[in-house]
Amino acid sequence: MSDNARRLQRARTDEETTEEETETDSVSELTCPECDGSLAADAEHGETVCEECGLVIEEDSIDRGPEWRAFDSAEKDEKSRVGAPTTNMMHDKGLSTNIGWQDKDAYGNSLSNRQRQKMQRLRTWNERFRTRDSKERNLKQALGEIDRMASALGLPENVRETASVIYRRALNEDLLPGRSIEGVATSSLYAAARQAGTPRSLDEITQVSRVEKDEIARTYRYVVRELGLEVAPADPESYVPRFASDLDLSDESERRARQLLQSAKREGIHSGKSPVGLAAASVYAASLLTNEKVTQSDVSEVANISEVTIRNRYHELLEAEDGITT
DNA sequence: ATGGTTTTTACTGCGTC
DNA sequence: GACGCGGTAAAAACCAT
Repeated sequence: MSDNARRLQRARTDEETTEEETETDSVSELTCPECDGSLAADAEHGETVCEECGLVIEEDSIDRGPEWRAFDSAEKDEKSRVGAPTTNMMHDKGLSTNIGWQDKDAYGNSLSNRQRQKMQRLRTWNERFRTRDSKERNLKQALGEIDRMASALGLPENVRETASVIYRRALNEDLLPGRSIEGVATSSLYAAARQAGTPRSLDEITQVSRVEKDEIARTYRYVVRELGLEVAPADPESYVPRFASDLDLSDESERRARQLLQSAKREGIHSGKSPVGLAAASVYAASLLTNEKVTQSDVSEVANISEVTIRNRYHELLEAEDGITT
């Protein structure tokens, strides 16, 4: 959202300044097509959702605003700048020099023989410096790997960025020796996906990685510990939208599923249980409540969880729900 | 390595279409 | 009889110590 839009928004809501001042910003005067609730941008998950019914209007939204804050116009000019954004997804952040291969000068004229030889030498050296040590080459390979897996899993750009950053840190802290590049790259992606609130289960990750599950888990724990990464336990709710859409369930069911999970949280049912199982159970239970038939085996399939677990969890979920309403 | 907890596997019985 | 569902016991996996 641009600064102007934000100011307009502020001005519009000035009268009723008591409007909720939460961490989510109102997007606009647009309302939810389902229930006319107001929409809110959830920057953390990159989603635009309805506050009333939880309908996700837009996923993977992009913040195109500046990453800095300016407190007056002078400062704004000061900080404003142009140029391609640097990206952690290129091994040198796209900042290195590249010497063109054509022996032409800036006007397109051919170079003299002498100049040509000089440029050739420069190219050689530049290339040597650019991918100088093993670290750089290492990084190049790992980032390619991260990119490949991320697209296979349908993870958005920001997750790849985060994964790249994590990998870079691991590299700088000398965590790599004794561990495979692939393993660390996979772990970085796993951690990044979880941090971004779009978690993928270890099983899903394993399917696209070239590394064994055990090694990923081991490396992941190691990386998290060494880097002091803060990865909260996966929130069951973050699995719900994916499961619901895989099963072609209505938004209504999805909303019910979220509700169930929230009451479960209040009752403290969820601690210690696998988040995926909880999410799967909530989706199943919601489908019952809204009379949209999905079988337990259907859910267990898309969630990669056993039917027994779904049964156990969904009983608990319903009990928790009852406990609250009564 | 160990013990406690959770999940999975395998199997059985019940009701419905 | 096939299917969906519920329950159980034992095995396997997981986790902290």
